Amino acid sequence: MDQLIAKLQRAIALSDDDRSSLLAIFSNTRYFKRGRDILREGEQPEHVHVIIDGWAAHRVTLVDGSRQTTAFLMPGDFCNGETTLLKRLDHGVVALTPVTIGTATRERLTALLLDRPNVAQAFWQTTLVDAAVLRTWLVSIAHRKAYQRIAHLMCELHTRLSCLGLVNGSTCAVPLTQEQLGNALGLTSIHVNRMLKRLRNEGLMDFQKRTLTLRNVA
Amino acid sequence: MDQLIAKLQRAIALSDDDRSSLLAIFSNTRYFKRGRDILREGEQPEHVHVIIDGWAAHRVTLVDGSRQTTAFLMPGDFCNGETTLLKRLDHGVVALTPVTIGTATRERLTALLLDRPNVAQAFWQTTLVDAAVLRTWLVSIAHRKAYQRIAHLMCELHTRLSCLGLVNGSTCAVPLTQEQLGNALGLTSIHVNRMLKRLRNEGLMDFQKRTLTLRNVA
DNA sequence: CGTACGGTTGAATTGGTTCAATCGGGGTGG
DNA sequence: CCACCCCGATTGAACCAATTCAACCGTACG
Repeated sequence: MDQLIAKLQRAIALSDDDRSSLLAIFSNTRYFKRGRDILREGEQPEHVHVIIDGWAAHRVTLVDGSRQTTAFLMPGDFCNGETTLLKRLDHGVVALTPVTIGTATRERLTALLLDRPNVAQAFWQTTLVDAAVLRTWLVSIAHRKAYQRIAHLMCELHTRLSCLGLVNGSTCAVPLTQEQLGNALGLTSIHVNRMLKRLRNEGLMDFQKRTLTLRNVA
Repeated sequence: MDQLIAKLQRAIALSDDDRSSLLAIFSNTRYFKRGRDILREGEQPEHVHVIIDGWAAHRVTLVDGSRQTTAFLMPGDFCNGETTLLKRLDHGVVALTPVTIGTATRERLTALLLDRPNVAQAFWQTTLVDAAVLRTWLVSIAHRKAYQRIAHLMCELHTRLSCLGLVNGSTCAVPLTQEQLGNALGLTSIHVNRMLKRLRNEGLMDFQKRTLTLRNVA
């Protein structure tokens, strides 16, 4: 929850009251094992979820069974902030690691947002930032070659983790398999592997055993 | 403007007051020739723009000079709704046809949104819908082959135009060059050309002289 | 009348996938 | 405690989709 509050405050100042009512609303927590569905595509969830601990991902499943990840979620991110307004989910949410989430009912959250316009603004802002990130992904997938696409994503993750204080020097924990990276980048895990090897050989970054080390910010 | 109001009302009911204050705020109009920049990347616009007539596109320019289109804008769409909150544009907006836009100052719009929470909700909703469309683009580019990607985009455009009442049977005007399609789809105009030809030969759709005809909804 | 832009076509090249096989480590059950 | 298994990482070779380069056509427009 601290992560969420910190993120909102980076957008807009919040009063003590704002903070405590957010904490109150999201007081319920749930736990998911790695690989479990937190929310399923097409669902109409009664609750809004925030990641407290662990990683999750937005993913869309195609008719042919292949999966596309459209966002990585870290502590402080909403699983389904949009369902405050939109009823139906166009994507599922899966736990990539063991995950703890805070939940709030739609009604209570909506009431809070109507009651406290600056919190509502901060919420809106987070969805706009998410949309901006989505745009960078789109650009990356459409126009960059695999090699630079991977480098770009790794830099993004590094930056986000550093905002959360989860970076140790140039090293951070990135609990993703090569297959999950591939799902996000629109590549085969095999090709991801080859490109990671190349990045390693060229001394730019090292990603092994779920640990990422940037050797050069390019 | 009618298009915008209609779109907002599809989300949430608006009162006569809501409608007239929207009209009042966006009363200023501007005109742009085809190919002109409506907004440039990195700008901090003082106004918020709505398309009244014509088509425009969100586009991002990469270091290597290539361009990626991240959204097509039609009457009723915001060029930069997000700048109500975010100061800086992460993308430019270009006129794809001659375009008429309505403009409102950030201050007046912000005041309106604080004053009328249901208008604010409707606004938020439109950004969420835009984000959902962005997700479908991402999925399309990452996982579909050029052939189906083009078909998918054409169907999307057809659907959106039909919401605006701009479809005539299965035919509609789509004022895009093959190059612009390529920019949106992450393909070469040459390849777009070949795939359009194939779609035509297989009798699925016909796109020529900026006119799109769907022969089969697949 | 010439020019410029968008569309069309062909041939060579390349980035990425597919299929297939192997390897290593961590967890589980006997 | 060991054998086994499963998942993720790794590597090679054949194959395919899309790009690149290059040339040519039609037409709208100054």
